[in-house]
Order: sequence, then C-alpha cells, then structure tokens
Amino acid sequence: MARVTIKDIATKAGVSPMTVSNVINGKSARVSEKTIEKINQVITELDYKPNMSARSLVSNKSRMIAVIVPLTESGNDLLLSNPFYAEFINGLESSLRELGYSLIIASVDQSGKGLVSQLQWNVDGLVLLGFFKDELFHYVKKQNLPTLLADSYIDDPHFLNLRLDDESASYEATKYLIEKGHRSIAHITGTIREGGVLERRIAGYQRALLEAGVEYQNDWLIEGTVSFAHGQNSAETLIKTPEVSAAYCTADLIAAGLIAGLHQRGKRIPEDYSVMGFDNTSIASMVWPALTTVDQGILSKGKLAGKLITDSIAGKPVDNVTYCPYKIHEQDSVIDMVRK
Amino acid sequence: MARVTIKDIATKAGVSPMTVSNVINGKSARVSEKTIEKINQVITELDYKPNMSARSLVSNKSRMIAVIVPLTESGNDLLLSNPFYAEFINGLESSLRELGYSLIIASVDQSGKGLVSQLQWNVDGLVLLGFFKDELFHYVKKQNLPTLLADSYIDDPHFLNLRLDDESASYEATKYLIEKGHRSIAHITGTIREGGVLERRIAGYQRALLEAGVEYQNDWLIEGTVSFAHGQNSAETLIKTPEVSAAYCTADLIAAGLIAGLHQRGKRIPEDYSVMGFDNTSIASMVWPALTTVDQGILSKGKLAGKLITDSIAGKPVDNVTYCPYKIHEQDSVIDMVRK
DNA sequence: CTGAAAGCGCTTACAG
DNA sequence: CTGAAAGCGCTTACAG
Repeated sequence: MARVTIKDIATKAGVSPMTVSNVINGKSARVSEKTIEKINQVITELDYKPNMSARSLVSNKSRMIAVIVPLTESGNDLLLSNPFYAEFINGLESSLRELGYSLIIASVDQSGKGLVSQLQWNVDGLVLLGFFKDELFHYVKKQNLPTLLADSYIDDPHFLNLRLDDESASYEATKYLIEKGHRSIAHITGTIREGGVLERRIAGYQRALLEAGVEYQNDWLIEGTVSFAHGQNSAETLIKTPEVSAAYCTADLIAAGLIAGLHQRGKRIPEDYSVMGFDNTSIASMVWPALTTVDQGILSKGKLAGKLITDSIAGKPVDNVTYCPYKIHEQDSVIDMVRK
Repeated sequence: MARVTIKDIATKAGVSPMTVSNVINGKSARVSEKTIEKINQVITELDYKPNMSARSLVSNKSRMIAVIVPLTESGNDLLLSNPFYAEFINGLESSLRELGYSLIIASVDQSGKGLVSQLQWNVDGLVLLGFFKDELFHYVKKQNLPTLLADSYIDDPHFLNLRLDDESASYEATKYLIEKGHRSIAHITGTIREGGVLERRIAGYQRALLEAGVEYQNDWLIEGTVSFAHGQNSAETLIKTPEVSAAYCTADLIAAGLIAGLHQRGKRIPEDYSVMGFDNTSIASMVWPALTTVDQGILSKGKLAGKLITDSIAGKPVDNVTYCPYKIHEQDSVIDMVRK
C-alpha cells in the first residue's frame, strides 16, 4: 500500500494540494467551512499522516529535540544506570510529548563524535545532560541551535541553563547534619572538575562546617566516580577515619553504595553512621533505611527543561539561567545525636 | 550562516552534485581516486552534514528506530522508573548507535495515540517494550513496519519477538527456593493478563511446587502492579500467611519493596523471610541484603534487540522468536533451610 | 568516469 | 476563497 499524500487528499476532496496543506496547518481562515469539513473527512478516511521529512525539508523545522546523555567513563553505555538520568528523561519526554515534540536520545563520547548524526536531523533544539568536555560545548555552540544545559555552570549567553543552586543546597544539607549534632562529617563526591557542580557542592559543605566552627579535614573528602561502587568502597575509607559520624554523599547512588558497604562491614545505619544523599531519586526510598536526601524534584526538572527549550525555539523570552527548587527530604538514615 | 549543501560541495570541488552524492554514499567505484579525495577534502573544509530530511524524503528510509515505552498505569509518565526499562534502552541505544541508527523514545497511552506522531517520521522500525493493548498491536501491524516486541507473547508472524522462556525461568527460580528447603513459597506478581508474561511465570512457579509435592495455596499468589509500593504492601499480606517462609517476586522492583516492607515490620532477611527477585536490574545489588534473582542480562537483551531490528530492516533473515538466556544470580536474600 | 533532469511530499510566495 | 508553480536538499534512473 503506497503512502497517502497530500495530493491524494486533494484529488479525492476535489481541491488543490495547497488548500489541503492550509487546512492541515490550521490556516483555515482562508478556506470555507464546507471545504474544511470535506478535507478533514477525507484525511480520516484515508488515514493520512503528513510526511515529516518533507515538511522538515521545506520548513527547516522538525519538532524534534535531542537529549544528549554522557557515556559512562568506562564503556560505551549510557549513564542511564544512574536513575537520575532516567527520571530526568522521563520528565523531559512527558512535557515534550504534550508540547507536540519528539525526543531523540543520543550519547556522545567525549569528543562529540556521536553528535554529528543527530544534527543531520535538523533537530530544533538540544538538551545536554550533565558533564561534557569544553570541546563538545564549543562544537555544540557552533551549530547555532537552541541548547539547554542541565546541571552545568558554563555561563555562555548562547546556552540556556537549568540547574539548582548547588552551593546553597549543599550548605543546607551539611547544616542539617550539623543540627542533628554531627561535627565530623565526611563528603563523598564524584570526579571534581574545575567550575563544575561538584566543586560548588564542596564549597557549600565547607561553608557549613566553617560556620559551625568545625575544622575541615582533608581526609573527609572522598573522591571517586558517581557510582554505587564508589559508595561501597568508601565504607572502608570511612571506617579508617574514626572521628567521622556522618557521611554526606553527592548522589543517592553513592549513598546507596555506602549503605551497602557499611552493612557489609557490620555497621548499623543510622546508629553507627548517619548517611545523607543528594537527588531524591527512586533509590532513596529503596535502600534500607530510607535515605535522607536533598530532593531536587527531578521529574519536574525534566519537564521544565522541555518547556524552556521549546519556549526558546518558539522565540519566547526565556531566562538565561533557571534555578530549580530543592528541599531536604527527611527519612531514616540520619540519627539525631542531640536527642538520642 | 546558511546551511552547506551538496551543491556547495559540488561547486567548490568542480564536479556535479551527483558525483558528490555518490562519494558520500560510498558508490565510489565509478569515481576517480582524485575526485574522491578532492570531494572529501571540501566536505571536511566546509563541515558539510547531509540533510537527513531530504535524504529520507527521497529514499523513504530514515535510519531511525522508535522505541515505544508504556506509560505508568496511573499517570502520564514513562515507565522508566522501573530500571528494567532504563537498562534495556541503554543497551538498545548502544547497539543502534554502533549500527548507525538513531533512537526516538516515545510513549503511548493505551489507545496508541502518541504513536502517530512518531510514524510521521518514517521511522525504519519499531521496538515495543512490554505490555500494550491488542488495539495497539493491530494499529502497529497496519503500519507495515519492521517491528520487534520485547517480552510479549503475541505470536503473529508479522512481528519479531525477543523474550525469555518465562515459564522455565520461573520454574528454575521456584525450584531454587525449594532446593534451599522452602516449601511454602509466595509469589508476588503484577497485573495478570491472559497470554502474558506473568501468566507463564505463574505456571512455572506452580509446576515447580507440584513437582516438589507442595500443595499450592491460593493466598500465596499476591497480585498487584509491578512497583515498589506493591512489594512494600505485600509485606503485610505475607505476614498474615504464617506458613510462608519465602517470597518469589516477578520483578526486582517488587522484591525491593517487599524487603523494605519487611524491614519496616521488624523482620530480618533472609533469617525470617527469604526473598527472590527477577530481572537482575541494578536494584538487585542496591538493596540490603543483596537480592538473589533471575538474571536476564537486560543490557545484552537491549543490544540484541537493536541488532535484530536492524537486521530485519536490512532484509537479513531473522528468527521470528529469539530467546534470551537467563540464569539464577545467587546473592544474599535467600537462606538455606537445609544446612542452616 | 561524469552530467542534466526528474522527482520524493510538502509549504510558500505570488496571482487571480 | 482557491490554484499553479517554484523550491527545500537529496538520490536515482538515464545518457553519454
């Protein structure tokens, strides 16, 4: 069965292709009621679907957005193993769908090579999720496409930014632990990059310690990858630093690993160690005990990303930087040393 | 800066657009070495990228695959909250990328409405993930596109199928528990649908019980949704059925919820209850104790899906039904009653 | 070994 | 209120 085209509709409805096109695109002001009705009837009858390739070719628009997810450091796989990405994309797809856009999911190695094939598609906009090399940002900028960066601090006016105030959020998280009576607090983090999210989180953590009159110790900072394994390994390190009573992790995924690692070494949570996470992914409710964490409303954040990028495509004014709200989500992994 | 077209390349290289097209498409047998070199040089110089819309319009191919993910029963969100989907898509994207295809991620409500917008894109193939209404399968079939169904038992020759032998896998899982000395074994499952995956899992579970001479009790089967919450709630039900010593869950997500629910009620795992999962998602290693589960190699499964669908598009012969391997992944959530 | 021309399905000025 | 024509960027027969 050959594809139904606008021409077929036109012939069957007894009008010109142009009129059909106008009706489809809602420029019906110039078409009589009767013709519109007739055309719509034929469209339904023949199950006509516009050919987006043709439409995109002529209009230079595609109603497609590509989301670029970094690959894992080790291999070729998407970082979807971190539920943070999955939940964000979830929200993004949901709002884009409502707005009539489709979502291409793509990954790039750090050179940006994988990206080329996406751009061939005339995508209307790009959403970059997380950390990439400068090289890639330069490349993306050259494409001259509406681009939103999630969780990035590259403050180039060319890009839309969606992030939270990581320094403050981190400060609040640490302060929360301090208010619960903890003083020697470890911070388990991912690979620290200059000007990145994690650096700001560290700054907030240190500010809270300073404010509380706690002298920060270098070996409280445990750097690794943002992974379950890093959390798990950090248990060992933690135990070797006996003054520490609480660990604040820069991702729920790390915190989940830490909890598992501590359990394996016979430690109880929160009795022996308080653990705090960041993100409030689904993981936070799945571990035992349920994780006290910084809720950054990932689903809403993904949805907001969809709205921002499409607004920008539509030429609506959009703030260059949008901050997401966050709040401490209290569950069961932190002990109150004051009242205990 | 205007878009670089094949014409620009042709002009600059002093050849016709057709020759450029031939070189790009590797039909270089008919072009001289020198011309090829010249053309490639100009392509690099001008950073030319083929316009896929134009290419797709004329060739009726797009090198795009759409993966269709069901929406949650409650709302508008993708089922990416189940890591199973995220990991599968991860694998799918990875193999498609290597094969030179892009991935559109789409969702449909049960009527299949969302799908229309995807098909407008001339996608070359479709991957349907999980359960959908018959209505949708009919609709998809009408599109006459190469389509792969993952985890479905709709044995229509029009579709490629990728699944595991759920009855046997479930039988093995139950048998494993029996060999560890359990006899009264609950089975926590999702919404049972005729001819679906879960029905077969139940059949395998019952076969193992029968074989062991255990009389199956109706209240051992706890039906709900495939969700953390269902697992959590099932803890209560389980405790009310005192003879039960082990629960075999049809998804890790459910098992994780059950473990949390049991913990909340002061039960120890595996001492008080043995828990077994299914899938071996990342969750299985994140819960405490680590979950003994049926490993179905989700990442490889996703990769295989990519290979099967693209092979089929390329006209290579592909088996109508492909079975994935599975194996029991022993961790710490099942107690050996025989040697304890 | 290479070119001129037609056409994929649509939209967009331009006419009337 | 509606139509005929050109053109988006590419590929594919058909010539030579």
